[in-house]
Amino acid sequence: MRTVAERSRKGEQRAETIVDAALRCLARDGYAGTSLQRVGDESALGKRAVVYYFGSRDGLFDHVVRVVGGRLVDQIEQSVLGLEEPADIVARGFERMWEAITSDRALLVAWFGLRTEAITNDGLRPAANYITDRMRAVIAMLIDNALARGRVLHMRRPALDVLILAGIQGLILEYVERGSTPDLHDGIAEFRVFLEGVSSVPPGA
Amino acid sequence: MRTVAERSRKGEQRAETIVDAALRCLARDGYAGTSLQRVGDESALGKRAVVYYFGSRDGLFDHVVRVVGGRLVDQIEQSVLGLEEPADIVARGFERMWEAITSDRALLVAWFGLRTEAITNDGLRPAANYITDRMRAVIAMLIDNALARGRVLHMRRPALDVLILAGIQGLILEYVERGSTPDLHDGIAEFRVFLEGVSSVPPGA
Amino acid sequence: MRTVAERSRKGEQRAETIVDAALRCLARDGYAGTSLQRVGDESALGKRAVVYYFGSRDGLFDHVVRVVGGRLVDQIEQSVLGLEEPADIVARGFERMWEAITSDRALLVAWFGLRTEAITNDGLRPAANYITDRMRAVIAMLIDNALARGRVLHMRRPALDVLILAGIQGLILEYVERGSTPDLHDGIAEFRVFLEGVSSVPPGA
Amino acid sequence: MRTVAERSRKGEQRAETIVDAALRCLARDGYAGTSLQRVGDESALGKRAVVYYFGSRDGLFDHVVRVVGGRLVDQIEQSVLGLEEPADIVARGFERMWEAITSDRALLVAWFGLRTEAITNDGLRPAANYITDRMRAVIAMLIDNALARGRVLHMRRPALDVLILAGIQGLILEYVERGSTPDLHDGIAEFRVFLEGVSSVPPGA
DNA sequence: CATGAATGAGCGTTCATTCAT
DNA sequence: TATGAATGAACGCTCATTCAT
Repeated sequence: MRTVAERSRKGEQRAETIVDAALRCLARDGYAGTSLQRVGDESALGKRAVVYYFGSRDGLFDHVVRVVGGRLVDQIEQSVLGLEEPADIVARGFERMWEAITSDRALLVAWFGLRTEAITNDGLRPAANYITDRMRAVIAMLIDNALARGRVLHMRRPALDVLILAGIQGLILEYVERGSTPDLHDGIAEFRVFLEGVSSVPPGA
Repeated sequence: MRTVAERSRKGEQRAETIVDAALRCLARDGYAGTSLQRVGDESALGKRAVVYYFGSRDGLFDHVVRVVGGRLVDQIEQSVLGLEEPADIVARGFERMWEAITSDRALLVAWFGLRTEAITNDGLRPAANYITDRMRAVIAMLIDNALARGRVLHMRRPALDVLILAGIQGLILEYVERGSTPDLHDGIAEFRVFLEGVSSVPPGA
Repeated sequence: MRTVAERSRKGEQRAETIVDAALRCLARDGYAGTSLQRVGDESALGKRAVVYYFGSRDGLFDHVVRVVGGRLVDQIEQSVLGLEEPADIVARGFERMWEAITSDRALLVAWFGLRTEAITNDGLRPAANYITDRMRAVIAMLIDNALARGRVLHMRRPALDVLILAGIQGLILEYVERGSTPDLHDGIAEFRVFLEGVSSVPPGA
Repeated sequence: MRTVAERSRKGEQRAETIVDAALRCLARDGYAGTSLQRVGDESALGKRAVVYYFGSRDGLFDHVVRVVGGRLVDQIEQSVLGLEEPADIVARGFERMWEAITSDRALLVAWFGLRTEAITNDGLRPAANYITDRMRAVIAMLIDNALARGRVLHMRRPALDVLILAGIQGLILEYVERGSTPDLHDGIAEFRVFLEGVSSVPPGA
């Protein structure tokens, strides 16, 4: 069963309909509660169509991870693209990234559920890793941009990579669990301050 | 049927056996893959005993969250207790806390899986919240200690609470997904540096 | 396990409490839906007490049939006792009997459910037959009374027995299923008319 | 899953096989004792097939009530169809009706069990009512025929409807519980006499 | 290309009952 | 006499999947 029936126009549309339905189910019922039956009902195309287009339950989720995670990363990429001014890259960049991240809570919940499932589910891991790697790449790109503009880091590069990703993911978890509280916003603001201080323009430049 | 056990000696032992089996299952198979059948087999007491002692699958998980999460927080509390020297509280404190956290990967994976499930599963939320609140309390206690010894914060208190919890959880997620890499250790070290800089002893003290 | 723990005061009271609870369950949930668990909950004495006092589920129902059916027949007997005037026996007698029958719908539903179950359940049959026989005896007594006062029947005696019992039971079924409708009342009135005409005082008496 | 079958040839046959098996189980074990397992075994198609074709246990019984009850009413209808002579309608009509009713005791027991269950089981009521209504319709038709042929009633019409139905059902209950005794036959004969007397051809006709 | 039909395995839960004081 | 502890069996149902067209 090929990953997706890439063929017909109709096929593509239907596959997308199913993925969207699966996303809603994941956000509502979690991974454990999202059965083929439910996705079939939610999409109004029937359980059978889901199996037809994605081969199996894991096949569906593999696809969903890529699509859902891909959308998330795309939004993040879009949000930080075209920031030219050096100062903006950390200051505005992070602000816009957070807006992008929290623009669709369902997406976030679905993505987080699948990521966690991937820890204990070998079948899901490749897809989950693919997305996390894209995420890392976006962060790496932002740091590269800053470096290219003459800023220097005050910590070893890999440590910064890890710290940014961990910080963002920790904040996302907080957001997903408790919503958008004032305290969370303060925390984010301070995280941005930290990020600003992590690099600087050397005196002689 | 609320947690029948806790009565006889034997009952207590058996309930604990089951909780440990459930923990292993959760770490190996995740929440979705942890059925009563599997827990019953893993504990060698049979599915029926699991239901008898915990009333239902959700009843079991509620209990497991509290026990598993409780152990985690206990370990963390133990690790930071008895740190008297002001400087230690952030420097040594965090180091020891991290050691405690990562001393049992299975515990961590099980806890993370249940936490994520709690996002979309109302029945699990109370237990999950109870543990997260205890975690917050430990962090708050650490900060209180630092303040009591004359240190002053360079950011608003709630923001720091959020940032520490988010940082730790983000790092845990990184650890759970990719294991204990050198980069992760560097990141943790830098996080500790950040925590040290977040407060200071005022000049006149 | 003796039919009932006939011993202590308390034991008797508790057994009665349980029978009443079982009656409510039967009227609400039917025979299939009335489990020991539910009776134990309804009586607030716990499942275990039910088993203790009645030995088993069938033991309970055997007892309930006798008590419940007994109450019904008692009420019917009471209602027709002390009717001395010949004319009353059929006219007033049937009216009062119907009032007695319909005075407690729950009793009726429970009794009917157990009777039907007894058709396919050997364990219940003796008790059910015992009650039906008492019912027949009441009807026989009424007819005997009428005959003793000089009336003569216009049909063979056994046929009348059957017809009265069938009529009453058919009307009860109608009542249980559709409630106390005007049509039902008309039917009952006509049944009484039929009963009045079934015997008469011979001209020379 | 609403009565999936009715599609393929094979499906229709299998559904019918299952219904027949269910009927045998109901007549032998009663409603409470008729589990999916038992029906699956009895039909030799397995429990799973039963669920597949009828969606659920209640779905099966809903279907069975309609089929079983339908057969009963069909037999009754057949038995009284084509009676043209006015006198026959009550005299022969009732005789033949009774023959039809008692031609299949299992059918009768199954139907009675389901009817009784319907009193306390909301899910079964619609189907049970549907059949009872058909039964009423047959009786009404018979009375209409008599009236159309010039006979006049000696009691109000609705009362007669109720009385006939109650009489038949009471006699059926007697038959189901005690079998075909001479006394029952006498009772039936007298019931027929009563029915004959309930209407008459007016003198001037 | 797409879908109805069908199924085996396993789910979580509840049953009536027995054991051991 | 009374009751907690414990259990095997079966319950109705849903799962992901394959077959056959």
